[in-house]
Amino acid sequence: MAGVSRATASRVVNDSPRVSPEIRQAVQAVIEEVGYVPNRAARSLVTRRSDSLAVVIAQPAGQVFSDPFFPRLLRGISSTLTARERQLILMMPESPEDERRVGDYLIAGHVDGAMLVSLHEGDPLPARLTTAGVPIVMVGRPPRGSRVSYVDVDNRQGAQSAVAHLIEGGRRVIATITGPLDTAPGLDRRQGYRDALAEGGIALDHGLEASGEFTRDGAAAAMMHLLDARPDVDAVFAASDLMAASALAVLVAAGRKVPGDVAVVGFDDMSIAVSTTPQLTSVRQPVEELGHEMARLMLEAVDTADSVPRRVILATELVPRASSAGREAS
Amino acid sequence: MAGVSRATASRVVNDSPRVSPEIRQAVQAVIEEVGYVPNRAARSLVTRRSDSLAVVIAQPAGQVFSDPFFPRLLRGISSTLTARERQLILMMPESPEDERRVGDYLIAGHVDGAMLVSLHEGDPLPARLTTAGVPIVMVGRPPRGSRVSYVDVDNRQGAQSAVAHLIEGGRRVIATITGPLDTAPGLDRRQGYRDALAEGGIALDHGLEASGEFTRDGAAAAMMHLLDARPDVDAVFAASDLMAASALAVLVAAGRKVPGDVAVVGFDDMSIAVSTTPQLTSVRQPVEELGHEMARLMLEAVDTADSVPRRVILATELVPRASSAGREAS
DNA sequence: CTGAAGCGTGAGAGCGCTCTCACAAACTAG
DNA sequence: CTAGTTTGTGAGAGCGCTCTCACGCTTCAG
Repeated sequence: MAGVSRATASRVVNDSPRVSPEIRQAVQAVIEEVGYVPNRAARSLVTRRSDSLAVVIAQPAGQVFSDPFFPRLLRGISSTLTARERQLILMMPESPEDERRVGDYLIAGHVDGAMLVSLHEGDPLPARLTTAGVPIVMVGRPPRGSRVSYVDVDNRQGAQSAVAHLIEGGRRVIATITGPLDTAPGLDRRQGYRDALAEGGIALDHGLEASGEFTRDGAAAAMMHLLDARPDVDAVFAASDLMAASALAVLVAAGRKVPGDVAVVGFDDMSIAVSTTPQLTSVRQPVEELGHEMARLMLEAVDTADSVPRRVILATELVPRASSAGREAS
Repeated sequence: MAGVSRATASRVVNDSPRVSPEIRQAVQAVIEEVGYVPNRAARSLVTRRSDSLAVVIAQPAGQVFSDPFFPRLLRGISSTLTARERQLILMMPESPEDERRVGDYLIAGHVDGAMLVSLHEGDPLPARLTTAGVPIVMVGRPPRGSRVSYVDVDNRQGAQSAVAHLIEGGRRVIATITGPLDTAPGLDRRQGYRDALAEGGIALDHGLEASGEFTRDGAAAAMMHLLDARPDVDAVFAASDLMAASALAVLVAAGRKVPGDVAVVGFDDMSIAVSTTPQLTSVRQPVEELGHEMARLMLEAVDTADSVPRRVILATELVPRASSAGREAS
């Protein structure tokens, strides 16, 4: 229609520099006029790229679903991908068999890369994909020794700032309810707790560390145990808001005033943090940002075809609320 | 490799009946052996179908993100789509401009159909897509008069059962904190409240209806207003758990015992319902099922190329908890 | 003035698949 | 035994695009 060959039209569509300005403009005018949109399938067929990236969300328990982490992460990923004109293909395997099929699918070359979210420990998927040459990016620190790109929040620093905040508030007998210690966040957040104590000149007391397994019931049991073993406790740092809320309920039931007698701090800053009384001080994660970074790393890996693993660690932010008001303030 | 033509190999791959059993087996053996996987792009190019369906989640405020509704819905959609070997393409426009681009994309024929979630009132997208011949399925009752397929939960019946439960528990002065009355759930849930009163032989009293706008603050204001205007209120049905939790906090702050003096019931059965004290009675929605049905309707529309709008209404389930224990029980 | 180099363009192949059509072989009916 | 029908298979076109290569034109050094 513009009086040029298909080759030249293609050059215009793909922003090739080898087109004279007049012709480019003429072609673009026609494109605008007829509402031409390139056919993805045909393009993929010849370029051997799909321009689509998979996001795999493997849900271990389903319990982790209690917070809008995934929507926010997806939103972050989506916005970056959209800006670069890439498709987001979502896959949510529900069984080991599903997951095997997802692996087959990804290896079959239907996508240019895969972003892996919330895999179980020891999942074979990352290794399978890497071996097959499919670029991957994960979220959350992977097991030691795996050479993969990932993004994560600085769990250690986040926990450290939370506990430092408690110390600043005049607390001295600070307990922690940890997550499972075979997970990176569980470990890192405990380490942050220990860091803060060390910096604050408070001796570490293993009797003040109890595992809550990231569950409501686990945290309740841990809190009861702590109250029993260390009735002089004056602050609790829980490795998640869910656990903090549960601990808070136990404290109140035991007749402790919060934050008067005991201060409580959580982690994640999920919605539950503002639905307790008093509202929970917590550590906020930049979830959308996490998604942006995942997508950014992914595109980088795909576009440059370089497979050097990279990692991006994002800082957290302490959000002080009533549950940890300082001694002076109460 | 199997000594047959490409045409015959294609027949085997696509389960055409016109292949002799021996040849079929021979071809399948080779497929297995070499791990052959059809190239989607090439197939799409000739079939003119992409075998992928879009899910568009347009987030009006972002506030609705406070609950894992989307992950659960996506999971439902995903599982049905996966079982039918279709791709799920997720699109999350963040601005009106994004949304226009999403529309362009969908109309360009890159997908076989689109599932629309959480659009703002009066969004032009459904009409645009329908006009362009792109099959769509929505979730939640669309504005009157629109001829689109959709799935929804039975908000009216859900609310009705919640309020009937309050009446059964011996409550007589039952207030409601409604959602925005320009939305279908807001209207339907209020209607269910009225239905239950009528059935229970309790006169409707507009003074007992207050709007909470589906927000924490709105509900708090509404509850305070209700307490002020009708101090004899002995039960509150809130059109969402968030609002119920907020109302509960206001009631407790005002010195009312829950459920002793006032019973509270919410809607949605989101995680906040079990994190309040006492825990909230609520109306549970079958969210995954909603996703399944959306995907099912979508595939039906695509595969049969019939454009008769269909709707699927799913029943809800009342989940009784402490906040609405009957008078006798307390 | 000549030949090499650079630039913008077109011709044409081919990406991997499905699908129509033709055809031979195997039936069936009269 | 013939003619018609059914059945399984292959030949070959073509889906819409990109990309290589060749070509003619301009520019510029020698």
